Amino acid sequence: ERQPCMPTHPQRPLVLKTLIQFTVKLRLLIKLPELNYQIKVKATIDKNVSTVSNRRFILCGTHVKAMNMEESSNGSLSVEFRHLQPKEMKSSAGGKGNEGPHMVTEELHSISFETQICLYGLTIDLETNSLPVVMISNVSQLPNAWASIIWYNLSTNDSQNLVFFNNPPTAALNQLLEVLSWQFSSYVGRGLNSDQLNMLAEKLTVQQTSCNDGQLSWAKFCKEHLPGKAFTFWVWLEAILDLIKKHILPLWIDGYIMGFVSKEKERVLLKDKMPGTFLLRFSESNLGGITFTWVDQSENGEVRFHSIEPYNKGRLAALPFADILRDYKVIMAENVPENPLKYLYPDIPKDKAFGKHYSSQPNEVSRPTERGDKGYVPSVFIPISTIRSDSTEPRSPSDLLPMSPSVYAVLREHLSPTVIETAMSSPCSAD
Amino acid sequence: ERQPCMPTHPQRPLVLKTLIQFTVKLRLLIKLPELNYQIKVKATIDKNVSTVSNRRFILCGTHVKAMNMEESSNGSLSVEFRHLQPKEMKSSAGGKGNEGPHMVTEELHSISFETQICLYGLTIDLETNSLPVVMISNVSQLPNAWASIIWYNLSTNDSQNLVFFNNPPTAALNQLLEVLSWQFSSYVGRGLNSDQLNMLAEKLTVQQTSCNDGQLSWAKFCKEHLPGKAFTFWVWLEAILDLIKKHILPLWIDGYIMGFVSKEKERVLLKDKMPGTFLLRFSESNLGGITFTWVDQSENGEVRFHSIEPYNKGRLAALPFADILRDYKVIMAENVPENPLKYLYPDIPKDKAFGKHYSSQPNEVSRPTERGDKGYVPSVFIPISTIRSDSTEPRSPSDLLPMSPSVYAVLREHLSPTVIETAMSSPCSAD
DNA sequence: ACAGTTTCCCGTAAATGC
DNA sequence: TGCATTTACGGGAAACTG
Repeated sequence: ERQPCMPTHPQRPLVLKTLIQFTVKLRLLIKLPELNYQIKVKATIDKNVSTVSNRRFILCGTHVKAMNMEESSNGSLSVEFRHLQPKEMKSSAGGKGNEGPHMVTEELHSISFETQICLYGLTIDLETNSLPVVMISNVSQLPNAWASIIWYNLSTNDSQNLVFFNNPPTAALNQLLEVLSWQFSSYVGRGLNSDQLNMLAEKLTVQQTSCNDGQLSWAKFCKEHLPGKAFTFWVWLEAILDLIKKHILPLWIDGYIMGFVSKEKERVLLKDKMPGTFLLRFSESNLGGITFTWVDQSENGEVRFHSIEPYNKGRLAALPFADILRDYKVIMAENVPENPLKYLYPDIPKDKAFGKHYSSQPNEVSRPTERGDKGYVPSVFIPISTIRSDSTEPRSPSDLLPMSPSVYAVLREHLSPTVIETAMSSPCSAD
Repeated sequence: ERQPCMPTHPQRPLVLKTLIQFTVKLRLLIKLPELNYQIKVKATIDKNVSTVSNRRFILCGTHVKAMNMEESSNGSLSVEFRHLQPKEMKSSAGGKGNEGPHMVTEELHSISFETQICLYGLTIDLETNSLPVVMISNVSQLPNAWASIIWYNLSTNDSQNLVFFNNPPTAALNQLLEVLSWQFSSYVGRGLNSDQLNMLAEKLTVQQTSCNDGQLSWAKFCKEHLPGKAFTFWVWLEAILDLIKKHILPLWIDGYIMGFVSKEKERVLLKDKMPGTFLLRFSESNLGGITFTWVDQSENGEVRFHSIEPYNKGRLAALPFADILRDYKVIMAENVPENPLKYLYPDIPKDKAFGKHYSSQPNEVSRPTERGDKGYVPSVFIPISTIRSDSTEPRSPSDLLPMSPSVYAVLREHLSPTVIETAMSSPCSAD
C-alpha cells in the first residue's frame, strides 16, 4: 500500500552510510475517509532478523512520525522521515548468523515501516518494507555497494530477497549495457552510444571461458579483476564516472569525449584522418584516467599515433582538461628557453640549493624508456610566463608599451641573439 | 600537585575541538607511601561555571580513571585520559552568562581534575585545573584559537584568568617576536632570524598611531585587518606556517627561503647581484602565497626586478615548488611550438569543440595589463612533453632507438628545421 | 541581511578486526 | 600477516542562528 524510496547519496539511493543521515518518504496509497486521528508510522531497520549478517543496525533520529496531507496534488497522506541515521550496534555475541557472502557490500538489509489504522472500529496493522539496502561505513565502499543495488534490481523483481548474493544470478549482457548507459545518463547527463557500449561489452566478455550466451556473471562484473589489472570492471567504470562528474562534465555532455574505444579501434579510426586529428579516450590501465591520442605522419609518410600519459583527478584539478587540450606542446630540449633563475641570493647556484629537493618527476629530460610503461608519451606541467611579441610589424619602443618594459627586458636578455648568459641555442624559427 | 597537559591538534595544545578526541596526562607530584587502593581521578570541563560564556560543554568518554605506576622512571603515579571528547550542551536557557568577548576563540575554558586520597585515615580532596583552553567546533577556527593561547601565556602567569580577553593586555613586541620565532621552530623546524623578525616587527607596527613603546595590542595582532588587506596579521602568518608545513618544509628547514622581506628590502639586496640572482619571499597580499623575485638587466644596462605571481597551496599541490624553480621559463609567443592537436575526430576544429570550455586563465597570451594586479609576472602551467635532442654528437639511426620512433616523428613534424639528432643515452653534461 | 558559528559529510589516512 | 572494514578527522561548504 505504500511506496518507499530513500535517497542518501544523491543518485545512489538504497545505499546507506552509518552515521550519515538519510531521508525516506512514504505515501499511503489508499485513501482514508476519516482523518480524525494521527497515523503514526514507525521505521525500523532489519526488523525481522532474518538478515544475512551478524551486523546489527538501529535508526537514530525521529523514527516515529505522523502522516500528514500532501500539500501538492490529491491530498493523499504521506510522511517524510528526515535526519534518520543508521548506527551499527556492536553485537558482542559473535553468533555468526547466516554465513552467506563475505563482503559487507553484498549484505542486503531492509527498512520496515509499520503503522496501525483504526477505521470504522476496525484496527488494521500495516507494514511495508523498502527494497534491499546496503549498509556501508565509508564512501570508499560506495561503488561496490551501488553495484549490488544495480545487480539486484536488474536481476530480480523480488522485493525482499535478502540472501540474493548467496548465489547471485547472471544477468543478460544487453540488459546490463542498458543499465550502464542509464547510469551515465543519470549520473553525468549523457548516456552511451552503441559504439561505446560495444567496447564495454567486449571488455566484459574477454576471457569469457564458457557460456557465450549473452549472460554475464556477477563475478565478472564486480568481483574478478580485469585481466592483467588490479581492479574490477565496475571499479574501473565508477572511477570514470567520478572523473567525468568532477572534471570534464561539460565536455562529456557535449559528446566530445568518445571515451570508450579500444586502442585498436582508435587506430582504425584515426589512420585516414588529417595529421593532428585526435580523440579522447579513457585509460584502461589507470583508474579514472583520460588520454588523448593524435595521428600524424613521419617524414617518410608513415602514419603514427601518439597517446599522452593519462591525466587523472589530481592533475586535472591543477589544470582543466580543456586547457590542457588548448595548451599542450611538444618541444625539444634545445628549444626550451632559458630559465631566468640562476643564483639563490646571494650567490648560491640554484641546483646547489634546491637540487636535492627536485622531484624525480621526469621534467625536462624524458624517461629512460621514451614512452612510459604503457606506450604513453610522458608529459609534465611546466610553469611558464608567456609573452606576446608581435614581430609581423616592427614596432617602436612606444608601441611596446602594452608589454611592460621589464618583461620586455627579460625577453631581450634571454631570447635575443645577443644573449649574454649561456644560451642553450638560438631560438627556432618561429611559426 | 599535578601537572596537566593536553595535546589535541599536535603542536596546538590547549585548543580542543568538539567531537574530536583528545588526551590528557596527569602526574601526581607527591609520593604516596601507601598504595593499597585505587586513586580515581575525575575530569570535568568548566566545573565551576564562572566561565565567560553561555556555551556549556561536557566530556564524553571515560572521564573517571584510576592512576597507575609510571612504567618508566621513578615509579610515580599518573593517569592518562584518552579518547576524551568534548561535546557542546545546547543550553536552551538563553541566560547570557558573562557578556565578555564575542568571539568564541576568545572564550577561555578550563578542565578540572578531582580526586580523593585517603592517607593515614585522613581524607584529602585534591583538585587541579588545566591552563585555559579554547573550545572550537571546526579547524577553521584553530588559527584564532591558537592565537588566544599564545597571547594568554605570553601575557600572564595567571593560571586561571578566564576573563582575560574581556580586556586583553598589550604584549611586549620583542617578547612576541621571540614567541613567533619559537612558533616557526616548533611547527616547521626552523625559527626566524633577526632580519625576518625585523620585517615582521615593521609589519606589526605600521600605522601604530600612538605608543611607540614597544608594546603591541591584541587587536593589532589578531583582530584588526592589516592596512589595505582583508585579513589580520596572525591569519596571514598562520597561512604561511601552513604553506611551509605542507609544501616547502625541507626548503624551509634548509634555510633557503628568506621569506620575510619587504619589497623595498628585496630590491636593495638584489640590485648589485648577478643577473639571474633570485630570492624566495612570502606574498604579503595573498594568503599562503610564495613568490620568487629575480634581477636582470635590460639591454641599456638598467637593473630590473621581476616577481612571479605567488604560488599557493592549490598550485603547489600540482607542482612541487622545487620543480617550479627548476623548470620555470619565460618564452615568447612566437617561439611556442605548435600544438599537435588540431582536429577532434573526425574533423572538428579543436577550438570549435572545446573553445567554450577553455578557462579564462590567461595562458598563451599575456593579460591586458602585462603585469598582474600587484606587479607580478603572470605565470601558468603548460602541459608539455619535452624531448632531449643532443646535437653535439651525431648519431646513427640505431642510436635513436631509445627514443620511440613515434615521438621522433612528432619532433620531425613539428619542431625540426631539417635534421634531428636525438639521443637519450648521452648524459647531459652535468652542471 | 549577514557574520560568526556549527553542522554536514566527503575522502584520505590510520586504526582495528578477522 | 594481509585484507576487509571501521574510525578518525581535516577541510570545504552548507546550514544554522541570533
